[in-house]
Amino acid sequence: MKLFWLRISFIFAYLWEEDNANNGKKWSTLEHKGPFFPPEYEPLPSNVCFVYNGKSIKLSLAAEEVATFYAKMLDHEYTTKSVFQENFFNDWREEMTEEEREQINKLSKCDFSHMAKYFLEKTEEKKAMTKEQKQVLKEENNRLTEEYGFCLLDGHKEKIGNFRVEPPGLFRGRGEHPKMGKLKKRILPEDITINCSKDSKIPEAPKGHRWRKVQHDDTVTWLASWVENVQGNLKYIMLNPSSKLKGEKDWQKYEVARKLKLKVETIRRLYREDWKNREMKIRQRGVALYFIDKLALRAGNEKEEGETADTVGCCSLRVEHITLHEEKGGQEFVVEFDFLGKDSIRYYNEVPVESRVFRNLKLFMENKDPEDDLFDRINTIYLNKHLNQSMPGLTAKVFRTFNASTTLQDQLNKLTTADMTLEEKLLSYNRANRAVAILCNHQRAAPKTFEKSMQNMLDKLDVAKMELKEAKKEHKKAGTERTRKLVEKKEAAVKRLEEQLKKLQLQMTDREENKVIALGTSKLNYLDPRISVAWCKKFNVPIEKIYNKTQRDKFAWAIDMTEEDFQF
DNA sequence: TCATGCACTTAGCAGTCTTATC
DNA sequence: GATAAGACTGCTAAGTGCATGA
Repeated sequence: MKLFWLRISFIFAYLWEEDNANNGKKWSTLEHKGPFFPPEYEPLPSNVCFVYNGKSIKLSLAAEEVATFYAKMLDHEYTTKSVFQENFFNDWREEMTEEEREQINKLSKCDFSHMAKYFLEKTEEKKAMTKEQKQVLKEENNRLTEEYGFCLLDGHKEKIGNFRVEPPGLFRGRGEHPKMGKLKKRILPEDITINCSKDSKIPEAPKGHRWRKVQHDDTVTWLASWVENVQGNLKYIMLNPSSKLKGEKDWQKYEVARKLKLKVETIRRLYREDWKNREMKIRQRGVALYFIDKLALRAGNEKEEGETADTVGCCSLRVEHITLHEEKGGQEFVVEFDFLGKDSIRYYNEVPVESRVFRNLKLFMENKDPEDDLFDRINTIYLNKHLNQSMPGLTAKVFRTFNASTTLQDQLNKLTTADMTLEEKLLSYNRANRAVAILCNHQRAAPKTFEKSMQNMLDKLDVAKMELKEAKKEHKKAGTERTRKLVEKKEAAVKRLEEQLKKLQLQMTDREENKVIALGTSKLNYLDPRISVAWCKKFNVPIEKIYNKTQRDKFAWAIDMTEEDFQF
């Protein structure tokens, strides 16, 4: 297997260098069945009604379907937001008949509760299905996946990531999204572009329909696409991360980050020089790069105002997002960051910076309003062009990968020793992973049952402690009776309980530290898997303890090729 | 040079499946 | 076998960055 990857690695390195010469060709043959469509709308039974102003109304099919989208979300916080309500109501009215439109003109008079109750019952029914019924559904699902979930790429069967067309519904943006609640329309085959090879079996459109277009573009990796109506974005059917194509791309990403490791000191020297430059633009570039490097901030592309939630990255930071403190918490030159990043996740950080950076920031903020751009002379395109001159292939996002992987490697080296138990090693790993997640600001809502499950663990801990005490007492007693067998038994029990206790305590520590931090994102997207694989080999940790099945599939390339002495 | 479109990666959430515990 | 907790997975939104064309 190793030989296989070495060979692939050689071929791949070659292909990669030759990518341009190859005109960006991604495959030679591509065959698939096309996407799978969600089921047709199933009308509500006649006894389930929509009530308006106290009167029950039978809605037209189109209006009823959209009403059910809202009814299904009734217990969600979304539906309490006025933007959501307004967008939904406007779009809903567009689906209504003339007559319905005339009749229904205030959302506050609409009563969706009967519909909501009906769907709740449906969910309960589904839950209460027998094992056999559930098995039938599962098998049907497996059959679908078998039929639609794979494609043939260059003769190899590859798993598709998302083979289903997104069903219609209400758009749920993140944060204060101006388009939340808008109707995501049903996608028809007539909206879909199919991409496959010319000589392959062209997927058949569902009966009575035809594709918007069938194309044979071997420079892209997607199988099908359509334009979504809410934001006008393209959506794609693409390969699963376990596919060769995606794996190679992933590998390439980490190789670029490793290259940066060799160059980063030079780049740092250069941007520090920039802080002193006469030109404002160069100074801004230097400080922005410093933030991207030191804090692993995202690049911060420009966004169309009013079309999406108001979020920023480095280049799009505004004056209002930072506060300068000559002194804070006993430290000099502290920059306080407070802004919403990707997915409207808050980034808050107090960072001591070098005096020259501090002075520059003051300068950038002079005579500006809070809503003005902090770095008004630069943007991500300019920044990336500059970075590319320092190192081919280098862009702002590479710093995040580099920073994350370097942190994991350093932390693992620091935190693990060979004499640790498996549990201690795993805690070390999670701590290293956590350091990265904190750096990248990967947050999650604390699990809803967190407090309760923590209490359960505390109770368990108490029980374990008590049992241990009891066992020790027994042990002592047995010892005086000089019955060897009993002594041994009790000793074993004491040992077992002590181990259990220790395990439980470690688990709890891990859980508490992890409360609002999401480890998965960095693990999946930023940490070179070879670091983890090598660590597992070196410290005798089964790889299954670090990566689950999906992750092992995604990182198959790394698992096969990595030796225990690999360092990022 | 700039705007725009396209392709692809990164992201958190929520529903589902699995496992542990009684 | 039931139940609850936790892990996993799928979904789809929201980023990045490159290409293209005026």
